[in-house]
Amino acid sequence: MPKPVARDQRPTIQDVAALAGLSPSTVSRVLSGARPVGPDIAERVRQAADALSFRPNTVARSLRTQQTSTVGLVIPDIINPFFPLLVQAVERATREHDLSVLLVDCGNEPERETSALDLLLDRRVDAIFISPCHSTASAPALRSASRRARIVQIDRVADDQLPFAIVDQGHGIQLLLEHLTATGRQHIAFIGSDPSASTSSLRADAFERFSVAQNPRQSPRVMTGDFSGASSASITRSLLEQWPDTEAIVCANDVIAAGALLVARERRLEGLPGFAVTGFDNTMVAETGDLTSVQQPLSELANRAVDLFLGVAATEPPPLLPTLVVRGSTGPR
Amino acid sequence: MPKPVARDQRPTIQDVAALAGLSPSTVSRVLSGARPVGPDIAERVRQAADALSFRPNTVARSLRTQQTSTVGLVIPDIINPFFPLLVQAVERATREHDLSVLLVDCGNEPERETSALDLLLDRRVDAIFISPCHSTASAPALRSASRRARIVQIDRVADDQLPFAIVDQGHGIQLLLEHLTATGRQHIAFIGSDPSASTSSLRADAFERFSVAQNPRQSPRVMTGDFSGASSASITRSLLEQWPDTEAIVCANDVIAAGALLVARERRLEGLPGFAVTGFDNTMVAETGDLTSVQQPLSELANRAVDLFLGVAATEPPPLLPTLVVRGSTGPR
DNA sequence: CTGAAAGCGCTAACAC
DNA sequence: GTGTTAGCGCTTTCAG
Repeated sequence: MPKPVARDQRPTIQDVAALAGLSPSTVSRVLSGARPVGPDIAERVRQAADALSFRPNTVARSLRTQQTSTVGLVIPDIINPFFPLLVQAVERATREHDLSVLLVDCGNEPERETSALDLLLDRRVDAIFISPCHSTASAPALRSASRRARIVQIDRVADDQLPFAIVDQGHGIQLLLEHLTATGRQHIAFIGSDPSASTSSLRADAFERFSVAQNPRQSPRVMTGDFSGASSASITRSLLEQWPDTEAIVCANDVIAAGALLVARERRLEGLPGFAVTGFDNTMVAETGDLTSVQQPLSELANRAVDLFLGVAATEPPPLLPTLVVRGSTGPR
Repeated sequence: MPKPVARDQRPTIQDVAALAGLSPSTVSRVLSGARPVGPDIAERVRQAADALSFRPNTVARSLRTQQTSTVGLVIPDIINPFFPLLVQAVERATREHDLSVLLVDCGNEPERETSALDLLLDRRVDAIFISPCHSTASAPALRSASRRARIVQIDRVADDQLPFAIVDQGHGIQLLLEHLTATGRQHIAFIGSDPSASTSSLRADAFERFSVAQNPRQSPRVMTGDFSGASSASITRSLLEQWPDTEAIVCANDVIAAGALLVARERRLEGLPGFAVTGFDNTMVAETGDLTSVQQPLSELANRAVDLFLGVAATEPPPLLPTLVVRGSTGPR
């Protein structure tokens, strides 16, 4: 257990007050700028404060003010390369409001997600930003946590009665399909990922919708894999066996796309010129793998989550729109 | 500013005590298991506690005990795909000791790193785990923070007088070179990354050392790029121009390797059979890019950091050894 | 504009 | 084994 490592005692606001010959309240007011204070007095306080190199104890402050200036961020899996991007965006957005981030990765397990919520509530975070790992299993815990702290769903949603900040997944798929047909691909297939993530199922739904709309005579070519790169390769192989005339594969995320691209590359040797593969999320994997992908507006997403928390944005505005990033994986050959 | 959203009042330990007809201290003792308590009494407390669905306020507890059960984790850049792996490992290791993680990403800027340390100290974290973004610029802030809290450097080090948990970078390079020569590559080049990260310079140094040892007549072929994928492609091109008979490129990380591999793939069309590229860190990028890479033992690394913090490991044990992960990028053609 | 005093919710001495 | 009391370090009424 974290034993209390004996460090040098740190000065308190009382010490500063004593040194400056003033009362603790005055010192507090100067340091937090809560109320007007005589300029000369303010100066004396500041002198004393940094003579002692005083730093306020935020734990005590939190107890008194009932605010921790902390948001909990619960994510499904930091290894999924989308989430580092989200974490970064949330970190930036919250930093601007002097909020810190307490991060919990639930490893895609709803039970751990539930205990993460409890943990964060016990720590009295001001808000919890959560990307629910499961579209149904996550809902009850969310609902109950929402009675104790402000909950904002970010990116994924499990309970549409609770606040959320999201990106229009369908629009992303639409951009991809338009790009692919504009570059001459007719027979387009889709490899989905675990549909228990709300974003995954929205992407799959959108594919079916737009696919039917663009090409009514062809029934949607859809397969579903799990998140690992290895599985996506084998799924790609069976997909190409089942529909050998496929000219493009839209994948539910960049990792799956990378696996598909590996297979496509093998096959190109056997004659599949102009074959295209697309990813989703525009992660580092898309960058390094030269994958066409869809970029979500993450700063805006994070800002919106913060606004929702602050009560600046009262109702849910329409979802944010993602953009297309074209790279070599959909280039002509 | 985070305004105090009015939520329902949460019960305190006093409420539980009142309901159970006992004193607050007794309740506290039962809930924290600090001291022996009559079994019947304990039961009464538990009943009352979950009748009110009481949850202890950890902020108050922290103020009283002077421990926050929190570690700060400061990383250079979460977009660098190595760091999500590190964050995950630290999260796991700390969770086992009921510690939470306050994450700060300093975006490779030493000044932000410094303010991150202040922030975490103000929050009275029990320890700070840090992967210093700069091998020299990070040192002073680290040193001064170490007077106020336990600092443990993890993965990278800026001040070798302060505790650190590290992996033997040189051994990783050695494994790669042995593998490459064993598979018949003679002329091997290296593309390094920003040497201000301690790990980067250690990898570069090791390359030069082992390269000279293995092939004394050939002077080391070394170039240095920055972290972006785009730059690594152009560096690879100039490298291949300068040393056209190069058969393998060892890269300081997976991202650079992915860029190099793209170029190698173009060139293969122009006749470079059996060309090999290797990465480092075995990130998602290596997985998706079919890159041979070096895997660092991250769980052990994180555990060691925790042990160092707890004082279980007093002195620095020898660095941990990484392992080789062979994939297609070094396969025969 | 400044000071005195109370109290956030918990735990740790100290009594009994 | 249990209760009483004080206090962690800060902010905030309330007086002046």
